[in-house]
Amino acid sequence: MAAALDEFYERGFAAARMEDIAQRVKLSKGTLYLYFSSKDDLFRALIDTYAVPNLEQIEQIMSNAPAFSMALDAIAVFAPEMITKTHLPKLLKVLAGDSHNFPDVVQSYRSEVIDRGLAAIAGLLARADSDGEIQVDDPALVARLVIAPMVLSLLWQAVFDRTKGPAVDLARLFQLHAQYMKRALGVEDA
Amino acid sequence: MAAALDEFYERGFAAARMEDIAQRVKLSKGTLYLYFSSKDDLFRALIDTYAVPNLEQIEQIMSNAPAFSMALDAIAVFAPEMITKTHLPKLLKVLAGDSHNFPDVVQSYRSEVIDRGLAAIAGLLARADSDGEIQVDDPALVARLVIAPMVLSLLWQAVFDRTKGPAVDLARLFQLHAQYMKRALGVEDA
DNA sequence: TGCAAATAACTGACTGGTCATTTATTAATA
DNA sequence: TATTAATAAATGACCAGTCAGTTATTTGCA
Repeated sequence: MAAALDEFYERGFAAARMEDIAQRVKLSKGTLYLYFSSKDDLFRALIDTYAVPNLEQIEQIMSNAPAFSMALDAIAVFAPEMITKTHLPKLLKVLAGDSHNFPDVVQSYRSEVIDRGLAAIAGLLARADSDGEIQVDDPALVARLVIAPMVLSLLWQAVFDRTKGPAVDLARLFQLHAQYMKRALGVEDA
Repeated sequence: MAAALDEFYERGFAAARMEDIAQRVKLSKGTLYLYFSSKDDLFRALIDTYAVPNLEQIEQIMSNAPAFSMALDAIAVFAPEMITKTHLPKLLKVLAGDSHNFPDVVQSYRSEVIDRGLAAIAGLLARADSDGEIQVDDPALVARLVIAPMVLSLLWQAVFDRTKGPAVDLARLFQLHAQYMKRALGVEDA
């Protein structure tokens, strides 16, 4: 399935060839059909497999953080890892690029991963607000501002990875983001 | 070309059919080939046509703003427009989705549109810093934080447009973003 | 103006190649 | 041997790109 993700990532769903995916794992095309009934099926299995773990990591961080500023710091640490070391950028690109061919997959990805992730962050924000740590009017909106640099970096990684141009220091970017969010939300020692 | 953009947006480059693109403008496939020598050619023409105007608008706003906080307010006004009313979300999706099939197009889009746009923002930030309006250590990084919510919203619009789920109040999102950035950067009346 | 050449714009059937998927054969293993 | 795993060889749908021929528009000229 990692082979399929790479192939879809590099060519897009329509242009990716089943034979090439099979070749990547030293199998023949026919064998691939013993495990996945169709190209569509493979695509769906792929998204299902890689989607859920991402969410769990975020929910972990959000639920373990004793204070919102801690959660921001935690994000600043794991975001660069996630962007440079995991399959997530590829997954995002594939999902986005072929979203219109798989409306049901996109719908479920949104409701089961994205919306839940945003809800986890919004929940933490609301809690921090009632604890008096920060001051937030609309947690749902702020949650989007929190994840925005992550989405930007994921997309950047997926699309501009191979292009020439100034590289970005992701660690500093997310440290800065955490710092700015704290200041904006009125965390004391920011 | 708008027809082609729609078709590529809805199906992806590989799956889009030249005949369908032609049909959208009530022409036959053959006629389309009188104007564009190939599917590739059409794609490239498309990106070229729609890419440049986007940049110009951003550079306008950045160069006309007398202070950084004004620029943020201006962004808060035009960003929702740009996201819901222009071709930009579609363009982003198409470009991202098929980026690996057109590395040269992506490279030039990056260097001629994205990097220049970021540089314009970074320049404004640096100026505001030396004017004493704000305090910025690394304008290039902060520029990314400034555009992050725009990228998030563009992608969201392009990918989740048709899905069911809570809608976002873009106007408020960007007002909030402007407010938070001002606070984070130390603008006085924020 | 009226009419014919000339040119421009357009059409849709056709070709060649490319895969997704299926079917027939062969190896491996218990 | 029987069952499972794997392969290799069809099959057929699909579509980019071509081109011989048609239709619409413009130009030249009486």
